[in-house]
Amino acid sequence: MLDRIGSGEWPPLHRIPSEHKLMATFGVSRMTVHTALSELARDGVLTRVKGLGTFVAPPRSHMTIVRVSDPAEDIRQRGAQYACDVVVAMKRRGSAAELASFNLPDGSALFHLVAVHRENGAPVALEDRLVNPAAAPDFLEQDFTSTTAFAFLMALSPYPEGRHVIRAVEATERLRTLLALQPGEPCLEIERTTWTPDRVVTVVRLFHPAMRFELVGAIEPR
Amino acid sequence: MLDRIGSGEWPPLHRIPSEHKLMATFGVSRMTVHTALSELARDGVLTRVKGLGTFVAPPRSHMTIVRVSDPAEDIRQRGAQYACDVVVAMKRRGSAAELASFNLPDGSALFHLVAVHRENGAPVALEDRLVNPAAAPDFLEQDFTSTTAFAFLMALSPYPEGRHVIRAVEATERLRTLLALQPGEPCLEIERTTWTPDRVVTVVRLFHPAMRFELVGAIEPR
DNA sequence: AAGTGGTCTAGACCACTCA
DNA sequence: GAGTGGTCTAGACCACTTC
Repeated sequence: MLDRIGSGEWPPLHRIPSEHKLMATFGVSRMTVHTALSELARDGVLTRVKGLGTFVAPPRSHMTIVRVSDPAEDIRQRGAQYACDVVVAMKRRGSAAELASFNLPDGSALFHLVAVHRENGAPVALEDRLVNPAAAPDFLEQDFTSTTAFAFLMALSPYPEGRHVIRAVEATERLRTLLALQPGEPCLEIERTTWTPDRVVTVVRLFHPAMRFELVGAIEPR
Repeated sequence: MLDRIGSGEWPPLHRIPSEHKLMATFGVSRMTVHTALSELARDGVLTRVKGLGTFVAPPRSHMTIVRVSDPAEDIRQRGAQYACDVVVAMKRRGSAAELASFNLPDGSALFHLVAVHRENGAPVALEDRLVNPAAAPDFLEQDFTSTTAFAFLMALSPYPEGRHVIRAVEATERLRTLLALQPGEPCLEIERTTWTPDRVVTVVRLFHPAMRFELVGAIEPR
């Protein structure tokens, strides 16, 4: 069936034969046809409507899937040496804007971590993280040079939902110093908010030196 | 089953009961159990190994899915006015590096398009695109102010595969001018290579002003 | 050899769409 | 009312893993 779509024999929006007809065409049972069609529909190649039929999906817009994981893991996987400097690790009162993103009342406290991740000594990421104390009460007792905040929080809330924003930012004086940036070198910023059904767990901003970092992803169906 | 995983009754890496046991537990047929488990495996919640068993997937690294579509569509969808200036549209001999990314022999010709996309008059993207003439012989005859190159190529090769690289870049003099950048403002660059089973179709680099553009995505299973 | 998941069959009932 | 896809059943054979 993929061949027929790829060859243009079944163009976008074309209605393909019904399950019963495909049974006869391919000489298999209806469950087999159905499973195959359902998988293609799940992959975004087909669109199925009960009572109506199965259609070749319209040309999809590109989706890129970017994996964002633990900086420490990434670095070690590349066979490089990982190190981490903790710049700030404290409990403090959140600003109004910060608390709004956690849906917490005014005056609540947040944990604040700032850390620099290094690959073979060179800084590759500045992590600026806020954590909801309710989600990880003993967050500050961790030794972040051995376990990253990412790994610690993932162990507590293994299946979070969340949202990313990726943008380019001009380097501030602080970023220039902490990330050892070249003059004029900007940063790639990834802001990530993660939550469980109960609460917002953490809001983290990762700043990466433009010249030493890029996000790679595949274009995928869907 | 999702409840049991979410509640921690089945922690990450836990081996869950076999299909036969789940048949009995839930009082359904094996096909039903199998379909449910396969779907969860496809969603990245479970890992299945033939002959071994079914396991709760380890905490997943975050995957962000970023939709990258036609700049014109995005802008119109926001209710803004779209316009496009074509800066360069020509056929020329490709450099060695360019031809290498197309897997074309030395000396081959490529189409080269440079265009500025505007939202309500303000430039939001500089498109620098190379196109394989074999994939779109009449590319240069298009009126890119009415149909974007993206839309045109998607119509010719509706189901491409591809690869993205996202990075932050310092603005060059040319970018500063064409995108009307603020002094010191960097760009977010999205480089996208798309191919069909036959050939590399196009390599495009989109430069976005840092202050007027960000990529938003959801953290998803898988 | 026993247990696992992968795949398939031939039939069934249902909810839905459209004429 | 005819045709569509959604879901389920009870059984089967296979390839693979582990003991």
